[in-house]
Amino acid sequence: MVQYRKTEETFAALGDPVRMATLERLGEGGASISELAEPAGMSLTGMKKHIRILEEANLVRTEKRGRTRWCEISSEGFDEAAFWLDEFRRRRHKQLNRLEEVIERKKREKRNEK
Amino acid sequence: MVQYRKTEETFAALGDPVRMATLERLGEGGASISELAEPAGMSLTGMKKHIRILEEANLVRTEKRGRTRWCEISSEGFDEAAFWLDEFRRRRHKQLNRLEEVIERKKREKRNEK
DNA sequence: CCGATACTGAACCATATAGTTCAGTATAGG
DNA sequence: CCTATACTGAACTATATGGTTCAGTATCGG
Repeated sequence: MVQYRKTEETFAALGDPVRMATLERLGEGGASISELAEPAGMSLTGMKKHIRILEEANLVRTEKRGRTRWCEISSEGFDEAAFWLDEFRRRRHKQLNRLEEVIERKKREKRNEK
Repeated sequence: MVQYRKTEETFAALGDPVRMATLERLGEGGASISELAEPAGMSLTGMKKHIRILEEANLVRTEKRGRTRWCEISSEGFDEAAFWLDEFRRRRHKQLNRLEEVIERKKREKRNEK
């Protein structure tokens, strides 16, 4: 599954403290690489790498404006990740309900045996 | 935030192909370590490590039954991750609406100037 | 045009991660 | 009790990751 591979990449991108904090910051509004690097106590180059990863995970969208690169949240990645989680939880609940039914049936059968 | 650190760990646990596949498998029902290791083409020890990571992320719960360790899905981690994503998306939509309002106001002001 | 600013890419380094093998330990079954 | 099974832990290896510095390139402001 192509979609599957993508979601895994998105989760991996989310699973880092610097990137998660950066996303929270970008949630407040767009920013340049320098503006993101400074509060993270990190070099420009370092932050650039994180942004690249977030971009490939569709969590951030960027564009060059003059000599600064403008970064902002992209919903896509968030939507994909949320979708996968919701699907998983939905399937699980269905599974659990089916299990419960089976148990109920067994109980009824046991009663009838007596 | 303690909760925050936890969620990041959960995303990191999800962000691996073997672990994601293992979760999908466990979604079908519980399994032993060997049963999980085999289809992943991996040693017992290797799978054990993944299970440990999934366990610490509250995505899997395990218990020892005789000489086999039984693994099954734990909803907690999934719930936490989904909660964080939903919160983030909710905040973002609110932010976008506020932005839209500001733009609308500017437009009105411009019209009044003419 | 000049200097400062903002990024970019390459090269490098240290540590973390994903996997292995090997040598146990504990339980299941005869 | 004996053997096979199922796991566990320690030690090790190779590669990926997160960070750096340094040497560009491109744009901004005067």
